[in-house]
Amino acid sequence: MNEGLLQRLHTLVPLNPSQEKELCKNLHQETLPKNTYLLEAGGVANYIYFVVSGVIRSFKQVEGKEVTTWFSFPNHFAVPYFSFAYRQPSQDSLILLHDSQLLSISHKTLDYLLSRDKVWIDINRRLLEEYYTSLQNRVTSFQVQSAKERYESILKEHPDIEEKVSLGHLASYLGISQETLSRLRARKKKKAKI
Amino acid sequence: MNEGLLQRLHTLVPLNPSQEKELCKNLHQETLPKNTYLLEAGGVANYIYFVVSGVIRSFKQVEGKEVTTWFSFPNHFAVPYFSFAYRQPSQDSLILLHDSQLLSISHKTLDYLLSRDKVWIDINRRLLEEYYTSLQNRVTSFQVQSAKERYESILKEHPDIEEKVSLGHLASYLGISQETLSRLRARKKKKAKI
DNA sequence: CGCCGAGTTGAACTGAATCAAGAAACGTGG
DNA sequence: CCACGTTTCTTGATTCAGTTCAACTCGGCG
Repeated sequence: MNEGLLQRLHTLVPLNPSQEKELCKNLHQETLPKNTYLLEAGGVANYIYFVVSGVIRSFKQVEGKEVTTWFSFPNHFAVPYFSFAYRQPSQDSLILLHDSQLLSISHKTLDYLLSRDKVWIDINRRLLEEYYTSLQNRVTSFQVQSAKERYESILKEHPDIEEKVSLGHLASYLGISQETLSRLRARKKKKAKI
Repeated sequence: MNEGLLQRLHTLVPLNPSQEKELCKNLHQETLPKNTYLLEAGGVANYIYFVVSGVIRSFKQVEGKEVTTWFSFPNHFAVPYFSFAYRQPSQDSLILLHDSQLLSISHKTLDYLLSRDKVWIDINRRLLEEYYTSLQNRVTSFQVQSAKERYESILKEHPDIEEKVSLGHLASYLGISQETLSRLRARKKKKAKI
């Protein structure tokens, strides 16, 4: 159950067995149904979530419309980072797109871990670095790529995204209309047949 | 000379006079001509820059073309954050768009300050938070706004950007073609006359 | 003077949005 | 298990925003 998480952390920073044990002792495991809100905009994020199975969607309201800001797939985290770290109201809401198994760690618990072992500080940093970098890449993708290219890039990264995420949510993440994404998808299928 | 910087820092975290003195003692002041490279892509960022006057442009190469990632105007910082903090090669280059007065602080010096007073850690965090948030807003702007709206937003934030930044650089920052930006600008002027 | 980079403008084209209608998939209650 | 409404997806027709290509202007500078 915790293996995915430990593996993921190892890609960031090496952990010794006692650190792993310490972490696992403090993890909270939960299985929640589709459409559960993990956080509502305006509230303060009290947990970091690690997705074992399922998908988390992060979104916010802009000009009355929902805009998808992020998807968290298995073996990745969902962290409204600054709300969690600095106890501020979150812009984003988090909701489950499927029944999901999650590991979570509360702000209080993480504080405790941070005070006992500096390795958690490093992990924290590395995670922040990863998300910062992917935000930068996302900006660049809007600067230089067309809708079609952005769509193809995300398919490359997450070949199974179509089955997990609805058309409308993906379109809003990519910054294009639902109809355009549907047509891109159709063209893609046609090409595949030839 | 250092007032702008101190004011800016006060918006992040309150500083007492001795902290201010400590900082000023360690600042390096320099006046550099237009087109000076502060950092070339692939190198490690050794300095944080604070712009007193002038403009810094950050850009990277994507598919053979230059893409502008950031402008740093007076009273703001230019920090290739992760390159500076974790001593990694930078994706971005930094170049001066005008003769500029800069304040800089080296990685070594900042380490020294950090070790002596926790307030610099807080400032560091708050800065990171600001840049992270503005990156998020930038992504959202691409998701929901048209070229025209993005152009108007940046004009609102930096009314004098047209005089400081060339058309091509601004267009690449906004993710639109130079011709389109020129037309937007022309339409805007016409409207202003009526 | 003539060149060069930066900006403008026009015309044709194209990618993507919008509007509108219908098809498919899905959940819920009878 | 089917009938229903609801949401999700597809498809077409039209419009529009933005790109591309190309020619031209303007100001600065050797």
